[in-house]
Amino acid sequence: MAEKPGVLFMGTPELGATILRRLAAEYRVVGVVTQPDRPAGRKNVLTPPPVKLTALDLGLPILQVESLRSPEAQATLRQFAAGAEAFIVAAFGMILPVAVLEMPPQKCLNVHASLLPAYRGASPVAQAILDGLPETGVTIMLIEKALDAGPILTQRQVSIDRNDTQTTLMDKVAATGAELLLDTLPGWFAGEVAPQIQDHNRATYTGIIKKEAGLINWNESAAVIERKARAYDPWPGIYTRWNEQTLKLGRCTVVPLSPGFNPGQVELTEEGQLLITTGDGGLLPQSLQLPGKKMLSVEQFLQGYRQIIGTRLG
RNA sequence: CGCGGAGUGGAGCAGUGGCAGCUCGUCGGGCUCAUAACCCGAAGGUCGUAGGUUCGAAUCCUGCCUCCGCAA
Repeated sequence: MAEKPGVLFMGTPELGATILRRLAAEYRVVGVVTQPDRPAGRKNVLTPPPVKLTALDLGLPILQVESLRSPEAQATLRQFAAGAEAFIVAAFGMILPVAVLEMPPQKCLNVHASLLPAYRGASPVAQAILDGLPETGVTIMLIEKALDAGPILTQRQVSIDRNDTQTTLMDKVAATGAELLLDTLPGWFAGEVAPQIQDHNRATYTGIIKKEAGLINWNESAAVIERKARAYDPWPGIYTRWNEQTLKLGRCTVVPLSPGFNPGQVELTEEGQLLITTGDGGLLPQSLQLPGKKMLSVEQFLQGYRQIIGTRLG
């Protein structure tokens, strides 16, 4: 292991933490760069990003930076990165200036959670679920100035299960991404991997998910709403209005329903399920949550809020 | 000190100064060819916790613990 090249890791959320852990098991990680601790949670407690926690656990040197734009920050990074042949970037959440891209002799490699050139950008995993794809994947690529547009080194597919949520799919993608990275690095360092230019004409883009994306439009089809429930887990979730409150829905099931009127109408089925009419098909939520309350199964929810039957949501 | 909601029999909720209640479940019995249906009955709660106010506290005040929504 000692003869393997040193690398610098840059990342922030869970995806980065998973890959860092696997990477550190086989390579000498000279340092970990991540974003600063940020106020988070109910009391705005200063919270370290997952990658930092992993780095601490592994006893690796940590550099937390707000930005890498300034010459001072770049000088600090250059010193911190001493001994690194390559930078490995996974969900760092920050655009790397050209000056940084030019630092490592063996370049900056990025682990991206899609089969590029599809789904460049911030939310590739959620978008793949929203689009109802049977599979997505991971790409190891070289970082260039343009976002997620660099040459591809290797790719690997990840199948999307019907029950996959963003959380579960992200776990799979992270695991596959870590494997692919470890399978790719030896060849890369040996100069045996030829970067392939992306077909930019086929590029698609994904943006940052906004809170409002989770607001249910009952005129949409039940299938689309069900996919949103999985894509927007754990955040922002899907929600509607009932009784002048926000009502969150958990996982859902879709059932055929003759063309409906009154989208948003709530009925009780013979099986004790809540059937909500949509623009196309019926939606059976498996669990519901009111503000300040826990997520409850439909059965439990109905014990306390039976009056929801017959009302109209949204 | 970011804003806010909630902790009540096994589960979900109501009750906001004076006998602790509803729906569901559980147990026993009945009805029925039969049932997750229906009828009758029963068990099960020191009302999160520690103090305070009061003739009297689930209810008002204070501290603490736990859970959750919003914002970030």
